[in-house]
Amino acid sequence: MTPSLSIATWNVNSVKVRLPQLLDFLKDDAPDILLLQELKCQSEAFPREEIEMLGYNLAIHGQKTYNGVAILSKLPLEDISTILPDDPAPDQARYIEAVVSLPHNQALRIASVYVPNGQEVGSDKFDYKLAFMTALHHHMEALLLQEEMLVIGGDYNVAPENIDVYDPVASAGSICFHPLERAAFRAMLYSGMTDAYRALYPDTQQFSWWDYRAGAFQQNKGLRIDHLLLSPQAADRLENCAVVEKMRKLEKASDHAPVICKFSLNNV
DNA sequence: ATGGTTGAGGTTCAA
Repeated sequence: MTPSLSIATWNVNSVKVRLPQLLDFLKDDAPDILLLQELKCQSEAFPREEIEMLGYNLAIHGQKTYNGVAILSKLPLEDISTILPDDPAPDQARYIEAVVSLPHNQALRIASVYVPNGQEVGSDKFDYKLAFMTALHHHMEALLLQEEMLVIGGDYNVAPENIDVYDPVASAGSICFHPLERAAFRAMLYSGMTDAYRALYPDTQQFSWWDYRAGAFQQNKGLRIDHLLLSPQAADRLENCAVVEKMRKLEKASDHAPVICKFSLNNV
């Protein structure tokens, strides 16, 4: 059997409300590592026991009401950090990083990120979003120098290209598709990160988020804003990637579906 | 009137 490792990312929009679905996802799809965003609870209130029962180690960075990120991993987590250098608002829980030890003394660095939504183009929150993306980009560049397997997954709140939005004409210049946001995302790719889904499927339109309002999901009016970005060492081992759309179809669904990818660990 | 919906925590804000 070929050794492999699966990594998923999911903005759950409240881990408490989504707990039954989260447990089902962990049982059915069994990712080795799951990156969560929008916990919307403090770290102490995170439902640790139910998830640990399924064999996961946890790294949690929560806060009251908003934001909150976590890493769930079947392999032990080391060097856990919630510091994003030059984070414009470090009081907001939007970043967590850890190191996973793989067989044969190899290391995998993993991070869960929740990029600010930005609310409205030109607003203070939009400037904050761009500043956060710049900080994330610079941190990626620093981590890339380590030349290790690196996976930074999360809700980037940016649809990179026309194919990633349901109506590129109507969406032109609007939040999550503004040229400045797309340029900030592209800068991460130019630095050497690979967009896992798009690398495997250059011409497939596949969204990861659909608005709760106006029957957007039923009409497939969505955006692809949840991404797994890979260092070259990780990209070389990428085997497949998919959006788990069934989770968006459920009653009381998150507005985001998980994105999952699989890596070969042959000859690591 | 930017409508429409969800979640947290309240009688509104963020997404």
